Amino acid sequence: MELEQNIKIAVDAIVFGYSENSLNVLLIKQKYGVLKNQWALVGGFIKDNETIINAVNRELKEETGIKVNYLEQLYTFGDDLDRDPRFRVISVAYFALVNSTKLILKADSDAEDAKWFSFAELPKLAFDHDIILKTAHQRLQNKLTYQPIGFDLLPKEFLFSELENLYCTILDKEIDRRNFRKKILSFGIVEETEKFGNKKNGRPAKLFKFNKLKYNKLTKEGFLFDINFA
Amino acid sequence: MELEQNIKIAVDAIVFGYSENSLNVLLIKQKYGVLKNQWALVGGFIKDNETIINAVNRELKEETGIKVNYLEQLYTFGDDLDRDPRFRVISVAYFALVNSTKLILKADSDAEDAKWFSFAELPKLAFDHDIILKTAHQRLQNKLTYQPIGFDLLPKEFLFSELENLYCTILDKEIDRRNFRKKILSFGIVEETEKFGNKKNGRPAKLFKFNKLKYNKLTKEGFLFDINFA
DNA sequence: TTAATATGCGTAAAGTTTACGCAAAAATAA
DNA sequence: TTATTTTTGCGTAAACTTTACGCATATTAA
Repeated sequence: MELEQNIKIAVDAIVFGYSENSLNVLLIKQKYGVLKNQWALVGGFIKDNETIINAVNRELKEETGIKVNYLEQLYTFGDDLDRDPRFRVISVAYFALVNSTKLILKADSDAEDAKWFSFAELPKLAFDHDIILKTAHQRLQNKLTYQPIGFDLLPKEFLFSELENLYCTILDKEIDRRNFRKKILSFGIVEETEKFGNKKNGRPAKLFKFNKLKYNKLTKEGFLFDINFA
Repeated sequence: MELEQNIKIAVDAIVFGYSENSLNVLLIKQKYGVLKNQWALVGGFIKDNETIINAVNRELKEETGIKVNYLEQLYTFGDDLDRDPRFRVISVAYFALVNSTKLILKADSDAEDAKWFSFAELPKLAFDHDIILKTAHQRLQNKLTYQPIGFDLLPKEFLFSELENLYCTILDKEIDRRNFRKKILSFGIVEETEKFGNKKNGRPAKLFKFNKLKYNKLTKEGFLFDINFA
């Protein structure tokens, strides 16, 4: 088989974070090169001898220094035939969740700048990154309703009201607090701690934690987390 | 940015068909080349100036001559670093449904042979194609429960019992005929025709057809087809 | 002390799923 | 012809889930 292919293959990571009722996205701005001064997703070209996921983890480490909580392949984008003038690029996009946007981002290097943006107020993005982000957001919304990935966006211990607000914010939907609590507790994947959160006023609330062991057990049994509510 | 990347990018298509209570998969056997005498998925390398989906459609046409009813991206496989001795290959897999396995496959060419196999009795496959097929089968099972793609595996007009059998076969699950019919009819996406199917014995059954217009309308409204049943 | 705010428990009505009974229409066998 | 078998198609009651919402409790602010 003759093969003179001139396509390069890259990875991009959509990193979501959540803090103070806001869904955030991690973007970088390159100081040199094709992307100079444009905000873009974390990403880069795959090396000949690394797996795709290793390329994503390497780029995340190199460009931002963060450690993600959840990572899955999203979609492969390759319809934009001339995004780069030198050659065609096909990009495998990954979808990542981190449990704090307070994580120390790699100190501004000479090469680039990393920053959290609210999903509601994104800057103009390089290439087709706006489309990729929209796809990632839809996946996040869908996945949230049948897999408890919301916990990967929260600290180890959290208030029920924080979890509830996360669902409200991401799904852009009103939720009945009492029914939400009942349903989440019925899965048996969160448990109370002895500690209390320090809210300004109102009755103090217990901190809860996610029970990953129980979650893995239920998942293996094929249990479905149908998280729908009014 | 320096870039000396030596990875080639390919597409593979998992084509599912259904006939006589059997889920089938379309495979090809190449007579020459790296794949000589091994059964493999339809696929090939992407050309520099075609979109990924165009590459899939071109390969389907060239290698089998069939026209598919449904096509969506499945996953990008790229962890097998030395599947081809000449260079690394990353493959974007697509998932396809056709409404008849009686479609005329491209006449055995000098280069290859195309054939339908029952999903239950697959031959040994080239590369990591067994893993890809397993992933595709899981996607088919999942998708069947929340999107009415079963119709894309049946002829334009079908018996309710055929639809029911399709669900039983693919989901590998008992279904209560009466509850199944009630639920599918409640969506309003199938309608009776005046015609009857010709079964050997028993009460003759009406032929039904899928109402795509109604389906598109409901889909736009965000309606969910929750096809679960006992 | 009173008002405001947020937590946490409970319960009834509405809706959905499950389980299953049975009549009708045809082919086949007796 | 008549009974038997097969498959279709309609209906209904019990079990379960979701929705809607009332209200006591624990704290801070005024």
